[in-house]
Amino acid sequence: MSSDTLNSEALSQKLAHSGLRNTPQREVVYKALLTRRDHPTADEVYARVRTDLSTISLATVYNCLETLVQCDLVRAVNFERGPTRYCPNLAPHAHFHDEETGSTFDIDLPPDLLGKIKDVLPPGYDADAVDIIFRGKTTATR
Amino acid sequence: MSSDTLNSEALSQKLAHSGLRNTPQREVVYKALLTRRDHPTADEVYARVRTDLSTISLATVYNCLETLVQCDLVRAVNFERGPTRYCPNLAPHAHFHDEETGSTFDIDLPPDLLGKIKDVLPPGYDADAVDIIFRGKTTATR
DNA sequence: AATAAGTTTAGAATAGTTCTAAATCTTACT
DNA sequence: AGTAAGATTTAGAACTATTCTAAACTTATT
Ligand SMILES: [Mn+2]
Ligand SMILES: [Mn+2]
Ligand SMILES: [Zn+2]
Ligand SMILES: [Zn+2]
Repeated sequence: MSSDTLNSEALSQKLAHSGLRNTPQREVVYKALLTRRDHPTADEVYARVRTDLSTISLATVYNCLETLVQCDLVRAVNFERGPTRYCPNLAPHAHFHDEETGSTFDIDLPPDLLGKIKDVLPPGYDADAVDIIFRGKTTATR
Repeated sequence: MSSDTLNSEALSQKLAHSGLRNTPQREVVYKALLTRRDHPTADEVYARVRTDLSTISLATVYNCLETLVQCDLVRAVNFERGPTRYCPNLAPHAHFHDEETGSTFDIDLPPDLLGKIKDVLPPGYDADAVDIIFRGKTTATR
């Protein structure tokens, strides 16, 4: 069984769990995110999926992305003014934004650190999620 | 000497340091941020300063906020799609966003924690700043 | 006072996103 | 298979937040 089929089944299952159908549009949008995990904008996703499904509309790309976010298959990322970016990495991770190139990288977070971070919250603050964004530059040795 | 005068002088100094002048518009905008530290949007700042300076324009509010950010007197905060919010708290702090009420609170960060967080960065990643956003709800006991 | 530079202003323009309503597709039922 | 109901897609209009433009105003310098 191909990896495409696996993703497709996982997608169908998650959609079904929310009472939604799988569609060619939802598939190509999700596949676009999985193929290049560079946190593309809706416009960038639109440009990429048009290769596979030339008739898809930008509105549909927005609809599909929103659907994937609702199904917890994708995270919407906003760390600066400008278009929302989309990330299919569901593991706990931070984002590193390179201010020089504009690119964004995933940084894995050790499980214990999230606990330590949540410990700074005074009583009465109950956090469901923590977003961590580093800003800076990356150097050659990486 | 009043606290207003103090803020005003600090503002003038910081502006001068960047080769900029102080103006009534820049003063009221900065004062609005200091007076209610609830991370207002440009529109909200505009509504508040109109009491003091009824002739100010929205474009000027945007200009002044941008100027204050450039002078490192104010931080622009973006953690979700929607208007940029502004924060005059220069101490290292995280933001807690209450998803139910929409309000945002400052959470002080112990100095050592920032170090621990930056330690997760692999070699080659050089972070100037770290933004931390908690999302959740606040309860009565706070 | 004249000039230059910095600042403010109203309104036009732009970017990103959401809305609307019609068309198309899928599913369930006869 | 034929039909109705519901879900989804689509193009384009509408909307929101922000930036741009160019003229008016203010302040500092000669
Ligand atoms: Mn950037
Ligand atoms: Mn919110
Ligand atoms: Zn990511
Ligand atoms: Zn703050």
